[in-house]
Amino acid sequence: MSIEEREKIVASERPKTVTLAEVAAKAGVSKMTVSKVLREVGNISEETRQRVRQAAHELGYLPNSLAGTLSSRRSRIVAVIIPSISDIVYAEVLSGVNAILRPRGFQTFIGESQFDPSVEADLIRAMLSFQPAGLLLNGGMARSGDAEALLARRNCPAIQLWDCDRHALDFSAGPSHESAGRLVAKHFLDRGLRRIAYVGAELDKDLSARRRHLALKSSLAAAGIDLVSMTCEDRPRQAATGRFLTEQLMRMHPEIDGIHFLNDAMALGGLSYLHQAGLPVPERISAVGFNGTSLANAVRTRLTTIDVPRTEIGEKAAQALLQMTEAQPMPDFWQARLELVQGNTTLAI
Amino acid sequence: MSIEEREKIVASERPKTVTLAEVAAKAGVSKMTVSKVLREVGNISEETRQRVRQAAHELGYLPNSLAGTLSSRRSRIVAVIIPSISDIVYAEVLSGVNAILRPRGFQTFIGESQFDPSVEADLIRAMLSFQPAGLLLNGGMARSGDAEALLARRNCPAIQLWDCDRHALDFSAGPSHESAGRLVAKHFLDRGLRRIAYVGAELDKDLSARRRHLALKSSLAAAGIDLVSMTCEDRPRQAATGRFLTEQLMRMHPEIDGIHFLNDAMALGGLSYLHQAGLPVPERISAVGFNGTSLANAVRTRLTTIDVPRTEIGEKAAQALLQMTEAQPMPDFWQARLELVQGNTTLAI
DNA sequence: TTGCGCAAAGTTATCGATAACATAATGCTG
DNA sequence: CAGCATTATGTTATCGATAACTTTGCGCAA
Repeated sequence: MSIEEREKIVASERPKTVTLAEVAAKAGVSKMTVSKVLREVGNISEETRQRVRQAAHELGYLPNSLAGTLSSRRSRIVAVIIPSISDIVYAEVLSGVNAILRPRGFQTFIGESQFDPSVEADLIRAMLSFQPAGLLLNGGMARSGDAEALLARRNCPAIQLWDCDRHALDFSAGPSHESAGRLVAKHFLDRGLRRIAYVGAELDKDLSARRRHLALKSSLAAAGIDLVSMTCEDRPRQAATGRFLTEQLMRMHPEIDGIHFLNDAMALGGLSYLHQAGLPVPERISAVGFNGTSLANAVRTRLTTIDVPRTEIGEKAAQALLQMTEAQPMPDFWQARLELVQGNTTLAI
Repeated sequence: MSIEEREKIVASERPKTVTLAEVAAKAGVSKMTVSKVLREVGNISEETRQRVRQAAHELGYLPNSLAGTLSSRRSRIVAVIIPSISDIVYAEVLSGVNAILRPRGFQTFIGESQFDPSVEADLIRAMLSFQPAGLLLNGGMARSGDAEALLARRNCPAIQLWDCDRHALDFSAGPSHESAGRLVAKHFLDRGLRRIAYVGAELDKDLSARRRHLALKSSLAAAGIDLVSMTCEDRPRQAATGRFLTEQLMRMHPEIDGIHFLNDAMALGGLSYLHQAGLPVPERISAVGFNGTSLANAVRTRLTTIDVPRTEIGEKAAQALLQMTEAQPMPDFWQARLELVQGNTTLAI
């Protein structure tokens, strides 16, 4: 591009936009005919179609979707709000959503709530103002009163992602975090471990993680075991925090022989401390993560973890949305199957 | 929410939308007055403001941004197209973009091109049809003719992300991939390594990675060293591919004593093979990744890598966009500084 | 020939807001 | 108290499309 062209564009002397009316004038027909040809609806003669397409192409016509949506009252925008884009877990759910929606001509609006209910409410408001065809929300967070009020007034389907324990909205797609907690408890108990700890962060915000934690705790309690919990609310759910909390944990409770971490990243942080402290894994102490991210397979470590089909969750949610849009009958939820993947951080039995 | 309410919403007997006109009627003023009050422009008496706000609140008024944008011709949508959402690298750039744009009332449209120029062109078309205030594109890909044509007709600023070597569009924010390649070459040479290899994938699509590769190759050539390249184009740029290619590499070229990987994930895969094959790192063979993702710090491994300030790239790009929107004078690009982070996969000197 | 049915186009109203201009009420100056 | 700026509000046209209906023309059966 030449400097002059760039200047022109930057200086907002932009190429003027071509409208339907101009295409119509060029093709010698009415706006409506052009609209019908380009949307491929109605009866238009082959000859006219050709002329219109030719004119549209020559002018470089690009439809204005805002006008189209406003007028037809049918939107192809889908709003998605996740806690964090750069957390691979939610990003993969998002990829699944996109994989289904994009090929059908839908655009996704992405919002990042940072696990903050008031940010989430703001995002819901902003997104609803674009009249989306649907709203996908993360299920694992508390919802503010504002958000509830907005949702009550919505006029599109809303779907809950990531959590299937508590059905809310029109559909839920995700795992049962309670059963995840139970799976881990069973895994530890099967291996004869009885000094179990949980390491996590930001549990005040992440209801799904809290549910896993509680299920683990109560499953162990049923076996007469008291879960030791080492959590904090003001540090991120990342490796460094896992390392820090594990160090604290082992200082205060050196007898611990099994740890469940909030996620794989924290588990790797914890393992890094255990390795440095000379505590052999899994002989002396076992570790279990959550998510089954690519992190789980490190250089020498294959973390025992619970694999969650993240992309599939996104796909199912998107498919459900499409079905609701077509007013098809459908169930209330889709429960993702969980799989405990045996690595080398717990004993194989 | 009661079952009846849910039924009502699902069955598309949705709560009717409240418009400006209804708020105006309720407050006993004209639409225009309501519009001015809610946008906080013009001179409206305090008393009227109160009445209008009260009415809007009671009716649960939510503006229709589509109508607003169409009418004012000023959009608050920013379109972003990245190769992959679930690749943490681009996701973090995106987070940076959002961090700047969201607080200023902009919404981001996200597209995933999968490194495919024709998908990218489709996305550009779809996004431009929403009359965005700006367009952010990944710089490290080939661009199709269609895409070029669309970009030439755009009437918003367009910014290139992630690559600063070749200036295109109105602004570029990213690192110089050439200097990254040179940095790695120097790192190897400083350590007396002379049997160097490169391991990567999908180089046909990723121009930035290609540029790093070429810079490494030519820097080494200048020192009289011939770079061995082990790449493939049909496997993903992930750990498993890194492992596979490293195995091939070491079979064909057992003399290799230093490997640069396309990214950190592939490096970890390669390290996992080297460890299994009993080749000590860094004594026998050195490894350098690229990106400086959290992956780089594994349990026992701290990967030597080049840290790229990903979030900052997104922030700078978004700031540049805002400046262009306000027609402020500005430079053509922002070059991200790169830092080679010494880990324990190359010798410290 | 009448008139019905269908294909192929066009007309009008509308979607929900904002820009730009117009008007009415108020205050202040000389 | 005229004259004019200022404040407060309303009117009209418009953004770029689509829905719903109307019109025109033609073929063909009764």
